[in-house]
Amino acid sequence: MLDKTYRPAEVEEKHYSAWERSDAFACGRRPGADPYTIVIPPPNVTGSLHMGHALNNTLQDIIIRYRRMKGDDVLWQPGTDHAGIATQMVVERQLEKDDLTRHHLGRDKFVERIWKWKEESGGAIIDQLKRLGASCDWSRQRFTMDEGLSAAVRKVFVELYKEGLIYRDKRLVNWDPLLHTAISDLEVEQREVHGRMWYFKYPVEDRQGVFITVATTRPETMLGDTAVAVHPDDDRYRNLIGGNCILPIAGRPIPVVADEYADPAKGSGAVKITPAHDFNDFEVGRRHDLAMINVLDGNARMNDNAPEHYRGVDRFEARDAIVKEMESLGLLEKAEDNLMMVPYGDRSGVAIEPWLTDQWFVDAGRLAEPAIEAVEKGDTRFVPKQWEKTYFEWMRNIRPWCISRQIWWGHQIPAWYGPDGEVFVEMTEEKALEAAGEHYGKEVELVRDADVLDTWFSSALWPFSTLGWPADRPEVKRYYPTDVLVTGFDIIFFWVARMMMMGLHFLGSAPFHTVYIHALVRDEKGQKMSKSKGNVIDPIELIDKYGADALRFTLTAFAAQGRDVKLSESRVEGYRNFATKLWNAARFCQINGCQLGAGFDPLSAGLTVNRWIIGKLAETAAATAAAIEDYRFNEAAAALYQFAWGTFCDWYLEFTKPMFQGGDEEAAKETRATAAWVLDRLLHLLHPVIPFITEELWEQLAGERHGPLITAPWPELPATLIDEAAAAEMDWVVRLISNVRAVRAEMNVPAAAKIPLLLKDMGAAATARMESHRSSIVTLARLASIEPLDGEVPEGAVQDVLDEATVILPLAEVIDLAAEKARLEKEIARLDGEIGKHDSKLANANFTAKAPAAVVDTERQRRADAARARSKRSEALNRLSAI
RNA sequence: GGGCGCGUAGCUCAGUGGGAGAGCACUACGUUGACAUCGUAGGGGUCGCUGGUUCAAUCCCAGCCGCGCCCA
Repeated sequence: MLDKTYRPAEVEEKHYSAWERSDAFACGRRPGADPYTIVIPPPNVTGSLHMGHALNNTLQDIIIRYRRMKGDDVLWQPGTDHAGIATQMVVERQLEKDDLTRHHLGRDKFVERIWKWKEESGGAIIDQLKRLGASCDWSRQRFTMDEGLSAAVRKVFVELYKEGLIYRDKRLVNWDPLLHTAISDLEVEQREVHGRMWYFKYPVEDRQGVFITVATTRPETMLGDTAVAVHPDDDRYRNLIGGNCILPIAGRPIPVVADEYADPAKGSGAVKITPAHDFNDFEVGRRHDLAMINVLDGNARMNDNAPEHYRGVDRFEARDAIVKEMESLGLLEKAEDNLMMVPYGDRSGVAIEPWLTDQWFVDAGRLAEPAIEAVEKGDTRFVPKQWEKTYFEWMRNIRPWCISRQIWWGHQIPAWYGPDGEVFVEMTEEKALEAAGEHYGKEVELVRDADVLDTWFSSALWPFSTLGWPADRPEVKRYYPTDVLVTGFDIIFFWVARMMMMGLHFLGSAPFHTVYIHALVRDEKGQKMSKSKGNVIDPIELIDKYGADALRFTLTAFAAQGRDVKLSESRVEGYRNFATKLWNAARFCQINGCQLGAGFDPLSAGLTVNRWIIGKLAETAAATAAAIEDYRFNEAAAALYQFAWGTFCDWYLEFTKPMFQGGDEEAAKETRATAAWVLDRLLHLLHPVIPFITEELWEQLAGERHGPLITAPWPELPATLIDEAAAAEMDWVVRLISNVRAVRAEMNVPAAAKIPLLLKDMGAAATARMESHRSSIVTLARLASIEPLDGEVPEGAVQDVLDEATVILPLAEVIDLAAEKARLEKEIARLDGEIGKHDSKLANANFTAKAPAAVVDTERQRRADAARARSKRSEALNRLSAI
């Protein structure tokens, strides 16, 4: 016998390990079936599960469990990425405690240490995904630094290099002066900062007392200025173009150039140009062939290109000192407060320095072309579609992707340099030596490039590297392209775009036919969850408290397309209640001996109430399947919730009560079988969303059955199970009962009081319905009796209307005359309003002429219904007034 | 500045060119042998504003107001 409440903590672990043991998650068990594949967006190996992961993986798990039940050969490919900078930082922080840096250990020892950390404490998030119920094929778990995946990285790098799609170049990159590495544009966040704008006067060469004023927010870079730019149409400066001014402090002459980058309306209209320290200036420098003078070192301190008294000074100290020096030279015109955007490293949190270094780049522009085309042609579609715009926008304006990182943890770049700096890019050192031998005509020593690749470079290969590519593995053929990628919009650029490029280039087809972009999870006030705000809700805590199913159902119910999920604990509590409700419905069935028989045929059910619930179930199954296949997860959740609670529990089980207690054994028998069967199918339908409780109930109600629910087939419930006549009949019963209940509540009839019910002017169908559902109506409406009435309505009776019939409750003793009159008058007023609306519509000749006939008919029908109901109430009111 | 999106019940949000919905919250009643993590009933909204298209607009179009996000 089931307990009174469901206690998730006691069963979740049991079922999860049973699923794992039974290989239920493993792919390849159905060789003849269609493959269905999802690759997990690999979480950082350093990460822990946050709400975004919980939502992301719940949705993937729903799809995967659904496809598995549908009979597909399902592969949900899991794993983690090595998170280069983040992971290196974790271990560096450990070293810090012993006052050590990675340089004390040396590269090999340091990397060894990271591997050790990874083995011991990395990947905690995998266990958390298991708590959530994720049914990944863990036997295939991969890590971006695995040998196979590393081989894929090397192959891709070498091939792209040989095709000219990867190159080495000296360019400005986003330099993180704390982490001492370049980072990609996407790892830089722009922050609004209250800074200052200084106006400096640069003396014009050979023109005593003439100055050109430039405005800057970064005085420390002036030592690297190599020009002053003015707009070509700016009359104020036209006569200076082509001449020089003297860069103060440095005392160097620099040209005044005409360039449209200078905005005449901004500041003085003249702008200093520092090509080695600003992305815009870099472009100006290219156009005018200006010198690039780098004045900062890797720590963002002034270097030897600066005058001696600045060398080694930190950039911010140098800024103050330069402002002071300019002021003492009388060259500071003014300074004002300035609100501006400053780039910060998303990992280090320090201001990023545009810095001129040698780096490796991917020619993303060329790789993007087929990736754009694939989406244009519809080979890959975004759901919701609007995200395609975001994708196109970024892809069409894509910039070279800087892929080298000056850190130690990651895939070391397979490039070797000869004594003269000649580069050899090969899969292995042996191959590089070979190539070098050929090049130089003799054996030489090579030095390997010390840099590693951006983590996203390896993640971009994830949809095929995890399947074994470039090795000749059958899995690549069977499971690539994958089916759908489920992810958040914030990752479109990082990941989706790059996977598209690499998949198309190396395997010739897009890595997935659908990209489902889900919402961001926010807190209940709509704020993004973040540690610094302290509004983070830990999914594991919620699972501990309410169960994984409650969390999953909550996230699913709120996962509407195109809107963020605002999560609060009370919502999870609400869906925990849903689990309890389901549990108790099962308990009721169990108590009443509803045992699933082996050969129950839903088409053979004879009782209307059973035919009705079977039809409702079939509708729910169809709606749920359609919603999941369409990625409308909230609609799937709503359909299931509505059926389970609103139809099955609230009505069907209530209908069964008098039948289980009454005398008709034949009817009770069919109803027991039906209830058991409907509950059983409902557990199937709910399983993808709430796998734990459904598996537990399935086990407890097992009877003769074998095997877990997770691998049971999705119920095929054809539309022939939907009996419209039964639905109409039960709808009448439900409306009658609701009618009586409403009147009772309004008339303050005590809940325990059993009252008689009379029905007047019923048609034949209604009479038959009344007879056949007598016991249900009597029980659920708490009646003493129910009879048709031929004669006069008794004095002091309360009346209501149900289609053609008058519903009469003779409540002479309990009735409050005034209250009843008021109730009727209110109803009449409401109906008058309704009739008026219909009349004015129908009086409009344009409406009757132009609207479809069916719409006009409905309008007439509604008018007639309202008029009939009004006249019945008006009669009742007259009768009451006569007392 | 460019792009995307959102304003519907107290809250969180579905939804649709033809009678405004759900969950939660609220109010009243209720120890009905599955369930108080429950049941029954109820109140509550000119669907942001202004125009336009249409026989008909919460829905389509334009403008405006307010809010959010992304990119410069």
